[in-house]
Amino acid sequence: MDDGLPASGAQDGTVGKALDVLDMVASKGRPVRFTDLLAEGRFPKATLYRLLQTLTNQGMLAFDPERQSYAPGMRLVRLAHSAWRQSSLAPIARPHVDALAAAVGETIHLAQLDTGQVLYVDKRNARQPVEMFSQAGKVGPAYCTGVGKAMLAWLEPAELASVLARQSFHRFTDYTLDSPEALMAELAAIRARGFAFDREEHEPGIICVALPILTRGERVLGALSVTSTTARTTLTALEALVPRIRDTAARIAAEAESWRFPEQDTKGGR
Amino acid sequence: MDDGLPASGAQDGTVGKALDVLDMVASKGRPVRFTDLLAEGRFPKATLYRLLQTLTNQGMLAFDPERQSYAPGMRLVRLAHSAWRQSSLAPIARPHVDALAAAVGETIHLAQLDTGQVLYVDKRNARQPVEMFSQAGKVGPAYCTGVGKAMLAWLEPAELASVLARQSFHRFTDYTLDSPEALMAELAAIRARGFAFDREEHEPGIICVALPILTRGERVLGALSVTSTTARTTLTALEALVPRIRDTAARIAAEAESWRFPEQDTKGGR
DNA sequence: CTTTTGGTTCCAATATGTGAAACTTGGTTT
DNA sequence: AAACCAAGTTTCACATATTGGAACCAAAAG
Repeated sequence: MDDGLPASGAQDGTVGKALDVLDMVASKGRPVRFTDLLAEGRFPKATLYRLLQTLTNQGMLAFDPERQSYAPGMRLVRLAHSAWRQSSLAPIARPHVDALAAAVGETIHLAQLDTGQVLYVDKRNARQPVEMFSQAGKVGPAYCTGVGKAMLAWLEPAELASVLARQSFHRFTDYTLDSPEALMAELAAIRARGFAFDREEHEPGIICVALPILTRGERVLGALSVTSTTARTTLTALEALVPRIRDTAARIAAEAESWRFPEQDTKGGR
Repeated sequence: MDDGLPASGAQDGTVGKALDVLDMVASKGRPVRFTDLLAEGRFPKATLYRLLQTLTNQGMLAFDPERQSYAPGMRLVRLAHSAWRQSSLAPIARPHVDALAAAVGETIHLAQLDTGQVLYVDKRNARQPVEMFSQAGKVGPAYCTGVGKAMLAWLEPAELASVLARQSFHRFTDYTLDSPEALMAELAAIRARGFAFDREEHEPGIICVALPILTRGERVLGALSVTSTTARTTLTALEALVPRIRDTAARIAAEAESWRFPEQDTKGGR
């Protein structure tokens, strides 16, 4: 529930501001009144008002006249459907994730990195039917989740630095790595080892193994994790699953590459 | 696969144009190159170029430098997650839909009306695991689906007129109602009967029963349908499920109302 | 009845967005 | 190679949309 997104950064033009407002509305997890947004102090009254109006009659926001409040609009859901299908790994990965889920019988997460945060794009629950969208689209911290660390570990130094700067290093549990230095050391270990653990760093009792999904050129596409609880299993037991997960990750990567770059073999560099 | 969204309508300011571009990119189901968009003729070169840049570095679009193409960006997925949780019926309806799915063992759809189109916000497959997001967020025609007609039938005249104007009346099958008049007659019948059928109007072999989800004041919140095939069942058999579906719809409506308007009883009118 | 709170509209100043045309860039053709 | 495209990028004078302080209005509170 703790969030704290550290502002978006540069804002280009009116469009940038409008999207900023959209984020403001979305990030409060509930319908917001005009005043709530105004109180944020990011925009003057009239400006905010106009932006809200524009977004509303574009369907990006929904205005509830009874409660006089704004909420993210359904047009976003429509657009996101396209985004998910086209830009995420999920559609490509699905069959492989299914197979993995069937094989290991534990909760699987498929994630990508977005703006320095972990974005879950697909999920399989242990036994019960999939939890849909309510899980896909969710974001989480990168520095204290298995998938997050797995991706960070293979980032290029420049990219890593920029991502690192965005981490809040909030101490969720006693095991949370709460400094860039601690994280850097951990990332080196992960890179050496080839996979990441989550040792109850985000939620007490929750542990996982995670592997990055890498292109042949070692560019990070996403990450895959198997999650369980300390009550049910141990890190050592989870580690036994690594080969299976690695295989799945490799298949996904291969397919993603051949799907996005139909032919490209003779070309050398990145 | 046939689509044909009849343009968005009024475009307010730069933001409107930017969102238009976003739609253009999203509506092609694949990565698009600059020229493809330019060919659409909606915007002059330089303008389109700038809009694309803005959207891209806002994360609303993703640019693939290798293929030189644009696709909807992951920021949309993040935003849509909020939208789905806050503005859709799905989170409220979930337990009820689950129960219904367990009871009837057929495919269930939960839909809402958006811009004159049916927007599926949740789905349960008959037995096999849910088909995820690839279904939630999908849009379909209103005039030839069970959920669509169920919602249209309870719309206020003014609203109905505006929705009607947006229908393409494409003839998907021999049974598709392909004129406003035919549809109006059908809607009257549906209103009288209390529920809607889909008699293979959208896809051959696919039939369903659908009921609207209405507030106490008969305002349309969404619709719920049970779908099957002519091979497996008949309309008459589906009709037997109506009481069960009606009950589910009522529960969802009740919860939606009490959730969105915590207390409000003495107030008279709409 | 006055005041406050929350929301909407005005309007002149100006920052922003516009788009025709000129310019690169990288790949073809002659 | 030189000449030629086509696709993508940048420029720049001009127009327009955006800005935000302040005035305004409505409904609730005092």
